[in-house]
Amino acid sequence: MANISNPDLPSEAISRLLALIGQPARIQILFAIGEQEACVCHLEAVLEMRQASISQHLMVLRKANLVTSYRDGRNIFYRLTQPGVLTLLQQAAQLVGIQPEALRRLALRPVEGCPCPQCNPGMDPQLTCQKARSKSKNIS
Amino acid sequence: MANISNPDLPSEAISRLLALIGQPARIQILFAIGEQEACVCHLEAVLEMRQASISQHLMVLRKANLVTSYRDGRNIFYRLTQPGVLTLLQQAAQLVGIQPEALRRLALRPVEGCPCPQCNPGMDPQLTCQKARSKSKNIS
DNA sequence: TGGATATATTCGCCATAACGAATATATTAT
DNA sequence: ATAATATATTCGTTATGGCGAATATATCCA
Repeated sequence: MANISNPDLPSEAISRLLALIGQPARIQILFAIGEQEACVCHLEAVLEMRQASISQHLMVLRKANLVTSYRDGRNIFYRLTQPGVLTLLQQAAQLVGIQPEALRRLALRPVEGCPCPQCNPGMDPQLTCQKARSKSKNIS
Repeated sequence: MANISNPDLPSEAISRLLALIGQPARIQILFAIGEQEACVCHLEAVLEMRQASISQHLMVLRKANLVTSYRDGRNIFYRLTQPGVLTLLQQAAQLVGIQPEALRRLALRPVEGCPCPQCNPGMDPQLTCQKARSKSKNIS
């Protein structure tokens, strides 16, 4: 997976970029982190895909320098490296006749059922991004 | 190859468009016909690919409604259905750091060695789009 | 330190699509 | 009508990439 800014033929460089993001899961990811960075746990809630699949897509995007990540505790947050990618996607969406509102839904927060910190402002950070945490301790 | 404007998930519709044009030959074709329509013979000169391959790509683009064609004599001319596709490609080019001049070269005419009518204004239309026409008749 | 959890990575399978070769179709010239 | 030519289509092979399963790594908590 060559880096996007390889100095070869223009058509090949453009091709790599488009082929890279020309996939439903990646497009959803890019929209989801486009306006605001997101942790993987948020992407799981949005994409409704298995975590491993999402990480695979993130790896591809990362190696292509389209996204960068940083760790915060157990969570890893992703954001766009070049915001222009979002513009590109928006224009593609317009070309295929997608309504702007439908696009906004892809970036909207909070996402219901998402346990990530950004979708749950004010929640104890210790409790975010936890799937089906056992509450047995509080039961007795 | 589903039509681009299928009413399914936004990310899938966008994906189809991007995957469709995310290929060097198609990108070259779209740039070549972006500003001005072109016949297949011109595309052969520009892409330096075999005719059958070019026609295959054209067929894909046609079925996706990205280009339309009309016949003029023996030649068939192609043009963009939605000019916005060109804008999309230009923006993608900018994202990968391609200089505008390099882009312009992809649409520039005349192309040297191209026998198409547009690359040879004033030439007898009967003689355009003819590869290695036998001149044996004139030899004796 | 050990266990739980969030995320990453590797591997093998499978489908899709690009490509080359061959051939078909439509138009013009003789 | 026949030949020549511009373009289209079909077919079979092959390669690329996405996906599921399994596993690894890193961090936090007790």
